[in-house]
This record gives sequence, C-alpha cells and structure tokens, in this order.
Amino acid sequence: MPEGHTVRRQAREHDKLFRGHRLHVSSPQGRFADGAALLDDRTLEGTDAYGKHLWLRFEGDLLLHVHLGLYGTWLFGPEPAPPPVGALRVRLEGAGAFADLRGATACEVHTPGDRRAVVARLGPDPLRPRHDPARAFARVTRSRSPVGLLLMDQTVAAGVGNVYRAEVLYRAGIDPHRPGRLVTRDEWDALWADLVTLMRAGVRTGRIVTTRPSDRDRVSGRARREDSHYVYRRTGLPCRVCGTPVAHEVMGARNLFWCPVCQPA
DNA sequence: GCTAAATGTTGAT
DNA sequence: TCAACCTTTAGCT
Repeated sequence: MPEGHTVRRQAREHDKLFRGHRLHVSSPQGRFADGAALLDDRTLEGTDAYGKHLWLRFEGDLLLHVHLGLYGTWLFGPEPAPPPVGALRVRLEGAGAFADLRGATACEVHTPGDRRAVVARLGPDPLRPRHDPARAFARVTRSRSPVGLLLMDQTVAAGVGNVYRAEVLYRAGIDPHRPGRLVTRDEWDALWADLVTLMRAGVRTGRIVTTRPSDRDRVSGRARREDSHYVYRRTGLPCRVCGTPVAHEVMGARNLFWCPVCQPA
C-alpha cells in the first residue's frame, strides 16, 4: 500500500527495531540470495526514505535498496519468525524482531554512489525537511502535460501516488487535465502545502484521509473507513460537496478520479 | 474457488 | 503505448 508516507513509516520501523544491531539477512525465496549473503551478519547503521525509495544502511557502506512497487509489502513482528511461506524475498532477523519483504519491484544491494544516482533523478519530496516546491514548479510551469500526470511523475515530485494525486487536486479545485503551464505559482504553492499536510498526517496515522470532517458522511458519530476520500475510487458516486457523479478515466495508465463541477475545466 | 484490480516503475515497441 | 514484474484482496460464482 505504498505511497511516500508508507515508505517513511517503514523506514522508521526498521530504525526502531534494528538500528545498531547485527542482522541475519536471508532470502528464503532465493531470488535475492547473493545480496542477502553480502549483507548477512552486518550491523544496521541507519535508514533513509526518499519518495517511494527505502535504503537500509549496513556497515561497510552497503545499502539495501527497496522499492515496493504496486504490491510490495513489509511485515514486521517479534521473534520467533514463522516458517517462511511462499515468495519471501528477504527476511531480516535480530534484536528480537523480524521483517519480511514480499513482492517488491526493486530489492538490491546499493553502493552510496548507486543511491546518489537514484536520488538525483527524484524531484523534491513533500516529506523531506528542506523540500523545495520551487524546483517542482519550474518543471510544471514549462510543461504542456496535464497537471494530473505531472503530479505522478517522480522526477517532478517524489512520493506522491495515485491517491494523493486525485485527492490533492480535488481539494485545490483544479481539473487534472489542466496543462502544467496554466497552473499559477500560487496554486502550486497551495497544492504543495496541502501535500505536506496530508502526507505528514499519513505518516502519523498510516492511512490516507483527505476528507474534512464536515464533508464526511457519519453514522452514529463515527467517521467510516469509506469516508476517507473525496474522489479516489468513488466513480459514479455523488461528490461529497456538490452531488455530481465522480468522473473516471485512465490517465497515464492509471485510474484518475475527479469531480467535473468542483474541478472545472 | 476463480478472476480482476491495486496506493508503481521499467523497458520494449 | 503496452506488457511485465509478482502478490494480496475484493468481488464474484
């Protein structure tokens, strides 16, 4: 379930459980056997999350680089770890805990240089402390591409995924099809500030909740899980604000959702 | 029990 | 623009 906020939480969890400890690294599935052998029995010195990328830094300048892709997962738990089942790419064990990685798009050993090369390709990350929306705007303002596509481009802004894309455009009242060059600096700054707010909340809670309390349907005073979003995966359902059916199309091979009235062309 | 879809990226066409 | 990657889950039957 990985957008940037998830990766950041996972970095924090690895740090909490394993930093300063010597880890047993294995690849029960075998697909990462060589890498696991390289990292096995080394101390974890730190972690780093940038956009949707995670690095675990082991002694000797060896990094484990993980990108979860669409369906990669980490599962954390206390030892003893259960017997490995299925395609378990990596298991980390130490300090009374285990972490299992499945389904990742990228799982490889990096040098610090490899990491720098990846980071150099990424745009500013709303979750990094000294993020720079101006660097992203420089790309947006000279692009004819729709802003809905630009927001998903990791070289423009790192860590934003399909849910935050749809929701932040809804909250800003911006049509996803509007060319980047027609987004004003003020609009972009507001968009960015909202990403920072929403993604930080995501790091805190582990969930993406973008609806303002006043716009949620309520049952017996409790917000329901399906009230978390304005438009994401709500095709055909009435917009929470104006009642217009939420629109859907495929943009850049991903599902896009928006309200044609609240986000006018 | 089966199928389709999913919060993503890469590399071939 | 599209298939591939590779796993889980929701929604059917």
